Amino acid sequence: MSPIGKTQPTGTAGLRDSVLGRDLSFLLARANALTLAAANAALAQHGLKARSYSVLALAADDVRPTQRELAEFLRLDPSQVVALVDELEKRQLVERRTDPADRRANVLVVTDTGRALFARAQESAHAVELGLLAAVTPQDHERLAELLRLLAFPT
Amino acid sequence: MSPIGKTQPTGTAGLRDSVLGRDLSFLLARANALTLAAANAALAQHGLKARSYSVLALAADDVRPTQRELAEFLRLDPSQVVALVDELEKRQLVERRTDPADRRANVLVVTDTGRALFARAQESAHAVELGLLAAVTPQDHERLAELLRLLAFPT
DNA sequence: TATTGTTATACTCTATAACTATA
DNA sequence: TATAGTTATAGAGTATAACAATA
Repeated sequence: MSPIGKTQPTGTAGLRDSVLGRDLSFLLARANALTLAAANAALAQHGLKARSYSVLALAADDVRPTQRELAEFLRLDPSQVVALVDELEKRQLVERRTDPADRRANVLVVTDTGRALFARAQESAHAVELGLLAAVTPQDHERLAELLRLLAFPT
Repeated sequence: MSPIGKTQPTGTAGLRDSVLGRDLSFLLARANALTLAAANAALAQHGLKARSYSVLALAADDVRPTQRELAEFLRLDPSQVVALVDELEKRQLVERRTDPADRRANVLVVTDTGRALFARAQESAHAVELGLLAAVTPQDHERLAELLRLLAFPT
């Protein structure tokens, strides 16, 4: 039936030229799905997932974020942050400290072991990212990050 | 405590300059989350979500994809495609036709009403996408799509 | 009154395994 | 023996509402 002989295993190749294959939202979703899967696989050896890695990363920075800030930044519900911090705190990677300025708020502080684990996890994450970006030149890598930043943080 | 007076409502701004704020995987995830939410909101008026919109889009193209191809292309489990197609078929937007070449496979064909609905939904989706890309120039829009394609379809 | 963190709950999404019919 | 579609089910992820402590 199809004019072109089906030499491909599954025949997905043809779909890339469809309308959807040019749709930015779809490309974003698919790129994210692949990246997330690869990241989770690489982080598993450290007992982390993309979510917990992100929380640990922000704690390891000396930003001292409150849980509310984490929720907003990571686009998570505050109740989800509770579970993530619970897990990291149980593993003694981070600590909750009540903010003296606002005693309702918890500020996240990384522990020494947390910082050490993050350093190792970051290496794994970075290696995976480089693998995914194999087809992208280094300057385009930065260009892509800039463009994504515009989408991720609309003023 | 913080050196900078907290003039911002929540203080998320500082987190953007963190390590994570420069991480491509994170930017991808956040950009995707915002885009997906906006797309779903816009598609709701047509009784669609990003998922069902994608399936309808591929059916509306004359690619005649099998469900297996849809699953692979959309990174969904074949069982999820069943549910999506069930819903679209119940609304008479698409039809399942058994592929004469391989009678195990179902080929998706769009109906006239399906095509009409897709045209309207596509307009909504496109309008939303333009809104999200307000800070991106048209040529950068295309550049972003190209770079995302490299990530979304690794050879 | 409003907000932070928390708990509980329900809902959606995702992943897995088993089954059928075709190949 | 393998593959396409289907079904059922359990797990992960997400969203919502209500509550205690603090502002």
